[in-house]
Amino acid sequence: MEQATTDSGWRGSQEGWLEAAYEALLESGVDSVKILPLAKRLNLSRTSFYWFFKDREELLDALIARWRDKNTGNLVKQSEAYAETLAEAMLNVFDCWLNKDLFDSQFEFAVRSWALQSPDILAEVHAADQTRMEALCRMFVRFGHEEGPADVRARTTYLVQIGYISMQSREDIALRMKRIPEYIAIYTGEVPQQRELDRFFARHGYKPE
Amino acid sequence: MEQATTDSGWRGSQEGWLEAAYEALLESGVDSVKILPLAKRLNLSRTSFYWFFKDREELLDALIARWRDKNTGNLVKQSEAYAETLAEAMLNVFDCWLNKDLFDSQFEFAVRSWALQSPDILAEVHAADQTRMEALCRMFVRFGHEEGPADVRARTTYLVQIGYISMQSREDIALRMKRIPEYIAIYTGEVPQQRELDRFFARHGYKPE
DNA sequence: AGGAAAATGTACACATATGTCAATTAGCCG
DNA sequence: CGGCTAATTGACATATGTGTACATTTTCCT
Repeated sequence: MEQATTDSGWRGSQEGWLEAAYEALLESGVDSVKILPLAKRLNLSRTSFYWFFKDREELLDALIARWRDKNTGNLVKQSEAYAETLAEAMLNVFDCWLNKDLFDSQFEFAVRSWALQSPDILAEVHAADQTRMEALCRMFVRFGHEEGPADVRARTTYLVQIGYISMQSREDIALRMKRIPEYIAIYTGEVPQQRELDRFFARHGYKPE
Repeated sequence: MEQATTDSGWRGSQEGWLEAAYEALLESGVDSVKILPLAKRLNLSRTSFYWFFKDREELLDALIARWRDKNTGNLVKQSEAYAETLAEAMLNVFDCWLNKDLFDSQFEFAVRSWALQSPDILAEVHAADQTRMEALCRMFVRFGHEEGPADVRARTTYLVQIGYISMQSREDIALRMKRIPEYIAIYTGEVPQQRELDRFFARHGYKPE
């Protein structure tokens, strides 16, 4: 039978190796996702890996599946969430950039870097970009923008974030929060209302001084 | 004496190896910059490499120096170029995004990916980001923006481009050109004049239909 | 307790990479 | 041409990675 996911007293598991691979990917890129180092990290014999995965490639496939299932889905969902105004809708999208459960930036960057050396991964990334930007574009259209400008605004919104991710800079939350209203204004062309901002800050546990 | 750069009848040279390394980096990332494959590409014995470079690290250092000397310098220069209006100044910056001699996007992406696995490179990248964004910020201030908004606009301008680079998408020139006015409007908050756009299009050899 | 399945480990074969060294070859100049 | 030096090479030593075959241990279930 196909084995339940229950952790049976064994040390290793498919999930365990995958998790270790995920960590290695985020820390140092796909080329560091090597079985030997992972085995060391897990304190397991290298060859035990082959009980759970056919080979390294299968592990990498699992890694990509994980990324695909997480980042794109939530972004699309947030862009479609209920909102009264465009500014509020944009704040819903911004939830992604501040909540690791919704969008994993480091994972995102690691995968994009990986795409540099693998056409298959590059195709995956392009598909994801397409899907996400289309969702954002629909959001702008929903609030009355013309198709053309909506597209450019969607791109701006998305690209700034991808760019930010690519900077790999960890700027502190307070600073990011302070910039939020400005970003919203630039992206949407409308100034967010105070109560919208308050609601946003609140759900991210941030109190403006 | 320190040897002239002149190519003496020999097959290899420091520049030759560096160029091959550059190509490999752009095509498949730093992990593919290996001496053995480069030797094959150059049809040289692997060990001949060590006549020109102490070791692989020295080659990688040379690669980074190349990047540092090119991309940041030109971006700063363009942001400081003469312009009557902010829109025109922004178009000067946009020259970088359309002219490979001014800014090498693929190189940029490859280096950023590299930063994932090397703290030294990450520091280089962060320093470059800082320098570039400061230059852009000064540009906005020069045209009357307050420090705060100027900073956010500078970031937006820069981050969109870094994001675009990270998408690794080759969209056709015509489409990019068509979007330019919208981008300028969003970034600067002012609509570019037709003659400014015409001048821009002209110097990039583009004729709107 | 005992046997089957699940998980781990050991040994081997192989591939690819780095760097050192001594020997060799190619170009150039007197 | 001879000789000097710049450039090139092959042989060696070593490191790290992959994957297979087979033996061994551990856990679960009856």
